[in-house]
Amino acid sequence: MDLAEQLIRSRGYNSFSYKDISSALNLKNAAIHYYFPAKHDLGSAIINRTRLRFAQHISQWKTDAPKRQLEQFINTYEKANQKELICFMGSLGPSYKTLPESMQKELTAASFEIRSWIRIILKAGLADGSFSFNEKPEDKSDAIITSLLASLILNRVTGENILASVKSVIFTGLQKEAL
Amino acid sequence: MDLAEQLIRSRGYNSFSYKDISSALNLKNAAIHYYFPAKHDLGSAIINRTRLRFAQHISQWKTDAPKRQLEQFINTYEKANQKELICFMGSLGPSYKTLPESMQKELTAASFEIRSWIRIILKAGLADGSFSFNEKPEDKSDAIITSLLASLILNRVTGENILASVKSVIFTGLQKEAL
DNA sequence: TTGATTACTTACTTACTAGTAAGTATATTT
DNA sequence: AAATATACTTACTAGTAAGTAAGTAATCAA
Repeated sequence: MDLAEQLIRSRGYNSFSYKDISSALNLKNAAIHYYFPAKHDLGSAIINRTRLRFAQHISQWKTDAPKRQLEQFINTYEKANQKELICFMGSLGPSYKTLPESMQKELTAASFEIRSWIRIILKAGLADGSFSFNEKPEDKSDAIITSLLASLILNRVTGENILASVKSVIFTGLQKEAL
Repeated sequence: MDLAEQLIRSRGYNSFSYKDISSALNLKNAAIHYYFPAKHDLGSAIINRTRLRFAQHISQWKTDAPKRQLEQFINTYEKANQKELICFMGSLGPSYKTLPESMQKELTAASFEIRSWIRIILKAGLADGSFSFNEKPEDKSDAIITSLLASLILNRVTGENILASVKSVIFTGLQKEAL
């Protein structure tokens, strides 16, 4: 599963095969089918494992200040970046239409989990005064998650550290007021 | 090429085949190879056509106010969204590592063309006072392009209009000052 | 000690992929 | 009228994909 996740997040769901995994583990492709009969079983397992990890993360961060929680969330993108991986949403999202229905539903569910968490963090920061912005938290959270998602993609394409730029704009944007 | 572009932007480069095109045109796959011997010839043609169209667009918009130019740029994303397509960068970027070298180089070149144009627009808006923000224009432009790119992806995954949220945050963010 | 379970391999099928070589009908040029 | 170029088709190859059925060796439980 670690290998499969790496392959999905570096090459894409439709661009890796069971042979990529089996040969890396010195096995035959049938050995992978033994654990994951169909490819979507493996794909679903990766999505749901990621959802679980996210749930565990936000649970661990729960008592931290909103800004600290957001920093830790962005830190997971920085770690992905160091490993030259994009996030699973950035990898699976563009090929959404090619995915089996089960994976589509799980991916959609994951997107709501992440988006609603960021919304909550932003609202908490507004409430305790640590964040200041005039946009609707619903809109702001989507602006943040989209810029993070695509920064990993553009890091690869441009060879520059887009994530660093995006990160600084995000935090500046949380300490502003309209003129 | 129109069909190929649509396929790339809806399913991804590695998830469409010459047969998808040939059968839609009532031809045999060899007929497509007649015009584009290898798949990367077709891929490159799509990228370079898009680069050319972008160059033509920004040339047409040249005399407009910065804000108007940005609006027109974002309008191209809204049109893509209506057609249920993501942008070519959002489609090809995640599978960057699987692309032939020629396509990688062209995609990277395209990314610089788009990013430097947005940077110029932001600087022009700062200069004439129509935009107001404290972030570095280099950072701000990357925050804008990433949020637009990923908004099309997340529109599909969530079924919500993420682009609308992102658009409003972008324009609010260009009329702000730090506290 | 037998029987069942686990973790595979062997060997295969079906389907699809990009790509090619050789042929053909039609239109265009000389 | 003959030669050539255009736009294909036919028929194929080689490679890869997901997936499966049947067999096997080793471990574990009764």
